[in-house]
Amino acid sequence: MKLKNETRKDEIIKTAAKLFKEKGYSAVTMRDLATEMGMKAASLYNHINSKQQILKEIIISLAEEFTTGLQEIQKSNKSNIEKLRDIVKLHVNITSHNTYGMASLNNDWMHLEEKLEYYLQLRSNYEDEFRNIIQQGIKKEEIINENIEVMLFSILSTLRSLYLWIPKKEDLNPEELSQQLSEVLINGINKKID
Amino acid sequence: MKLKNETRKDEIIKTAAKLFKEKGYSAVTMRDLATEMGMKAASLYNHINSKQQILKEIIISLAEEFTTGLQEIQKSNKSNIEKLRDIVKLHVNITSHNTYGMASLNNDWMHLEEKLEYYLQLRSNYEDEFRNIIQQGIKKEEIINENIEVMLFSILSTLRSLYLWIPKKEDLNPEELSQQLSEVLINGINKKID
DNA sequence: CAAGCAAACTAACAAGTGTTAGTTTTAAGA
DNA sequence: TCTTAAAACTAACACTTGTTAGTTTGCTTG
Repeated sequence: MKLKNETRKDEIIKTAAKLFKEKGYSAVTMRDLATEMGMKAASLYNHINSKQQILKEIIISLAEEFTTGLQEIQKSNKSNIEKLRDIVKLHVNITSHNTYGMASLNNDWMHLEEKLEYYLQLRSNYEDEFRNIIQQGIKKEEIINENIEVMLFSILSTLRSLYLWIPKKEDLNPEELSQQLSEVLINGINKKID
Repeated sequence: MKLKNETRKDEIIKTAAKLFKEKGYSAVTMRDLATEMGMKAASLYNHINSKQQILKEIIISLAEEFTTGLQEIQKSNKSNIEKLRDIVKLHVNITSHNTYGMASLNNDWMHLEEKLEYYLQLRSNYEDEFRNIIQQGIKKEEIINENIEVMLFSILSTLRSLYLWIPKKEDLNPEELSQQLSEVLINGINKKID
């Protein structure tokens, strides 16, 4: 019964993500989405259960991708600075192949209903693990002993905003971008006199 | 005719900004806003012309504040690194006294109607001036000769996300925050071995 | 060709939207 | 106390919202 290819549903979700990025979840109507899909609003319901479900699928799958990605990084026994570089790569990679979805993750999570609490849990755990890496880095004297929250906020804000910039800089491939971004985030922009 | 104190209108705009931050412009109804103000929706129209006008006033005044702030910084003959520190201060200060409005500026600008083009112009000019400072900094050998767009993006993303973090870190006053943030953005988090 | 079924359609719904018109309340100044 | 104007109210509007029910279309398989 549920063994079909589901490609039509996927198309709808992808198209929805694109529209959500442009106008936000609340401003996109099922009729907007249907028009973009070349069909009538009621027909969407042959493939999806509700508007809410679309949002949920977009956001939760991405949030879980980040969670498992970070767990993977945590497992390794690289230095903490190396782990940070891997986190940058994780964000660049996930964002590169789903810039639309990342907009919803960042801006429309508050419109999740049943899954809101779960999302907030994932997010909070992610930040805790991230904070841990910085903390360990300070302890091991790889990272400067400054305000952890400021460092966490600064790096994470940049990574969370990637969805806004990656589409505009298509000349930069994910490899290069990760490399250069890590450099800037870790070493700053200041020219040291040496 | 227009010489009154306008405090009621200001209250409405402030309350609207708060709600817009929580749910986004589109998801906030005039009835939500009225309830929060302790009145009926129709009564709001004794003070404002439309929902759209509220958004416009929130966003445009902030955008202009940034524009004039940056122009002021540009006028000085400080080093480019010092100018960057001033930009950080500018963002921290404006965001500190209007975190709600900053959410709209970042997330709801696309719902501006007549003023959309003007907003985009201000924003684009701001980015150009910011880019110029980095460019000059590279030329004068104050800033590393790396990808300008990556540095611009990285710093600006952090500054634009401040509205999300400042309310959660009330223990950090604007002075301290600006100082520490500048340090991290300019010098990175890497512990140099010296 | 016939049957079956996924996926489109039309029509309609109940609820909610921004906003207007017209009326009543409130409070300050004469 | 009376007047006046600001600011609240009630009622209603035309339109849009997400979603459901029931029907038709068109492909795939026997």
